[in-house]
Amino acid sequence: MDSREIRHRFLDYFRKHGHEVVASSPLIPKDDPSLLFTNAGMVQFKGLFLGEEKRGYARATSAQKCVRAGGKHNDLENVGYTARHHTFFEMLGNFSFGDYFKEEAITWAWELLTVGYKLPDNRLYVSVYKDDDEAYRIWENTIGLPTERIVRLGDKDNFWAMGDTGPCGPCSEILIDQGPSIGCGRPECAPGCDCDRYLEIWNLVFTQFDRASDGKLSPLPRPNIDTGMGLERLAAVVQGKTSNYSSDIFKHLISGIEELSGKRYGQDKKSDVAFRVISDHARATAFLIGDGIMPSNEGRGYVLRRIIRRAIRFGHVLGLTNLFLKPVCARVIETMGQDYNELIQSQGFIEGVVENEERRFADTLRFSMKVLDEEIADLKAKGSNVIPGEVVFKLYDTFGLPADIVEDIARDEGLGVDMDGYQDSMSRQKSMSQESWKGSGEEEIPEAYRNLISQSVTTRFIGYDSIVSGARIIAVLVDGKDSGGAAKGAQAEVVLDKTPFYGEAGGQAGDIGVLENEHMLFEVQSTIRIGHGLIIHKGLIANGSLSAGDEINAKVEYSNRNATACNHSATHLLHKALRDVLGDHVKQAGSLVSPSRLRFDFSHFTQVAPEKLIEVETQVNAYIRANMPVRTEEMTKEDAMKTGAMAIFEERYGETVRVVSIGDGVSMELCGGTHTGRTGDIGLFRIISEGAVAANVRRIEALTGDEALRHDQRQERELKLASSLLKTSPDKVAERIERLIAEQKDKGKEVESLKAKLLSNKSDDFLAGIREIGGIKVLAAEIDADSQKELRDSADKIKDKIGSGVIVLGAKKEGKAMLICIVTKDKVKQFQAGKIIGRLSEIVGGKGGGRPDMAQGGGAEPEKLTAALDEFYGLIEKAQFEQN
RNA sequence: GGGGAUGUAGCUCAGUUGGGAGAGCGGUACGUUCGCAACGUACAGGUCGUCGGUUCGAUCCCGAUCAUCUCCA
Repeated sequence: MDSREIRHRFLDYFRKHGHEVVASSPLIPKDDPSLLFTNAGMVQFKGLFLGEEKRGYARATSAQKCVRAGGKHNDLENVGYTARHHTFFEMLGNFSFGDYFKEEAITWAWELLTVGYKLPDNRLYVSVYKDDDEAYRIWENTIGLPTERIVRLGDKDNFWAMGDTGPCGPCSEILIDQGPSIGCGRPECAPGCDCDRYLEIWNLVFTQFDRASDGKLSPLPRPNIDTGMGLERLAAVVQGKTSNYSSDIFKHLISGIEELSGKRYGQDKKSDVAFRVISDHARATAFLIGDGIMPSNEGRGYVLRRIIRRAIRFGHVLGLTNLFLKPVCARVIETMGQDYNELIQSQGFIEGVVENEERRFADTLRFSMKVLDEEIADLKAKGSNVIPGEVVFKLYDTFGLPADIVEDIARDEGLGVDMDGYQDSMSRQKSMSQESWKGSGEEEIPEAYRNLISQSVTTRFIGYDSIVSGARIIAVLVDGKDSGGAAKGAQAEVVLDKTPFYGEAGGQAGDIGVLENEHMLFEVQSTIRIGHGLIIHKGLIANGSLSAGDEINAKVEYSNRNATACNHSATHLLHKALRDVLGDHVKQAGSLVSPSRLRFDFSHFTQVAPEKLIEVETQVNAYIRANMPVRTEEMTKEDAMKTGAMAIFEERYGETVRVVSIGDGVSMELCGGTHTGRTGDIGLFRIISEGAVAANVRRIEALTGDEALRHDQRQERELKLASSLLKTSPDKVAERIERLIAEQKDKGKEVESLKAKLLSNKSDDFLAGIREIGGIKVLAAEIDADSQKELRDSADKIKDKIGSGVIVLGAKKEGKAMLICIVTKDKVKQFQAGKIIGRLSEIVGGKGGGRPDMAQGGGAEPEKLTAALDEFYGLIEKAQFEQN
């Protein structure tokens, strides 16, 4: 029975028992920022277990793709060395949300294993929680399992909890005895032993308690069932293999690696590890990228990068040095694509990303190996034969060279490696990172608002349909305190029973406007949202006074709201156009919508080429001109998912969601913001910038409507101004400037050569001023020069003419004096330019220095330059005198 | 979120008590050659990431900033 059949049989079995077959959710958990990856079948049902969410079914079954790497369940370092560990795997499961309980769960599991998969029932064992007599009795009486094959285990093995508090309960595991030849071989070996002989294949969790923060357990009124069985493990067992990697799931992958490397699986222990690592990691890689995760240096992307790099490292063991992971991933897609269509859809993209990352890692290795070579050369020079832990750590930490590669190379060089020191440095870095984490707390909600929330006060938002409404004041806050009321001139925060004002949320800026009645006028400067349902109007009391209980009229400023709406609808169109042009991997990573502009962050792995950017802009404008209707609709979350609406971020549990759709399926997004009626209202869309915000995240800023038009007009005015200055037409400005730059460069060169000519003429004049002191030609002179470079060139010219001697030149510039001294090579034994310039610079109030044959200096007192130049002759004479 | 590294010619990179910006490859021209390859000669190509500070003077020291790499969380 192959793994596809096993998966199919599982889902089919539970469908027949009234379960809804639910598709696997993506590897990025949508509702759970605390979780790095989906790591179990129950993740997508968490809301149902917690009772926070309702769906149209009470029992479900799924084959869920999972990743365990990084975070709490970190299997990464074990993968390859065992028969069971994976970073990527599929979890088969059946779930009951307050419906059936232990009796059915156990009976069905047993029947499916023994009848459906024909596992020999005499080799099956079960474990139950030590206090769970109910489960024990079901196994013993209903199933008729001999008591010697039922074991009771403690909290560690058979009690399950989602977190420190919340739903939890005992569980029961079904194990299979693989025979004494497998595992530890100790006589006392029994179910619960860490070895592989009694292999756990299915875990049935009975969620029947709720744990309070004091640790007390109280029974849940409607207990749940949550089971999980790894497909890879089951396939191995059903197929009579003792390793997951020997099942049909990995066969095609491993044979692919055999073809690439020319080595055989099962011939050599060390290479076998590599075979397993590569085949496992290729699966994780393909699926993670397929779900929109990009290799990066933080968070989920960082875990992906580590997986890819680990695979590449193990590729080296097999002698695979370049671009082998891409074809292996292609095989993953080939074998899994029929069950996971997303792989096929983004095949090109997945392969591109893998290739990109393989190249990048090769670069990293090349560079870091060079650093390692230098370190080794240093060590050998010092006569040491151990690479210190700090060095190994630095290589890894800074240059990304993994420690095991360092070990390999050290071995070849006959050097030891201080791995303990390496671990020390590593743990130091870890504790440092953790320290720094503490500082960031959550945003405090002011006490006055917490009080309101606890009284379950909420503001009803009615601004989707109207922008003007009567309302009653519920609370007035001044300086964060509930004041009951306030008068003219006060900065206050006002809470209403209902409001047309949109509170800042989901990246959309809040509304502005006024609250008024015949007694007062309150200018709303910003509107924010606190907690789930409180809308706060912040502003200034311009006239009169207000207090809780007052009836007022709330008026949103239309032009501001409208401009924001245009930007928001345009954001949806931009999102769509980016996906059209760049591909489906584009996902929103953040968004800001204000009346003046919009900012959109999205996942993408390279710079967006200028012509692509134009294509995107053109596409958005085409959508605008199509003047499609923008509709909003409230529906259940489930229905929304069915329509294929794009869910963005900070999705909360809830019965209903709001779906904003544009045109006939052009764009559909879950969104709580305000939008225009038709796309044509946006008018014009212009992208004004594109750039990076983080690895693999790009940012586009754009304008719409009036702002876009004003922007264009401003640009045109500048261009016209420029063209009139250049005396040419706007479309020839660039050409004209190019020519001007070229001309200017030529002129610059001409000036240079003219100066040089002038200089050689002038230097003849200077030659007249040369004195001979003690048979040495010396010259001190002031010249016109704008820079040290000019001064130097002049001195060089003179040096060439006199052949041998000492020259000092000085110049004044912008209140400063510059000096240079050149001593020809044959005289450096007698005179050091550095010393001379040091002495002369002091006179002009500064310092100087340089090499023996050339030195520069200067000072802030140019009026003393002449005195300094005179001093030079004195210095030479004195030196001559001393030498004689 | 915290730490480390890098940014110099089209590419790969050198460049220390702060004092004339370099090499190799590539490019152009010329030469040797039947031709290719190869070699020789000459030349072009630089806001030393950006901005600020210290200094008589900054590729170099200090600060900020941007980009890239990398580790930890």
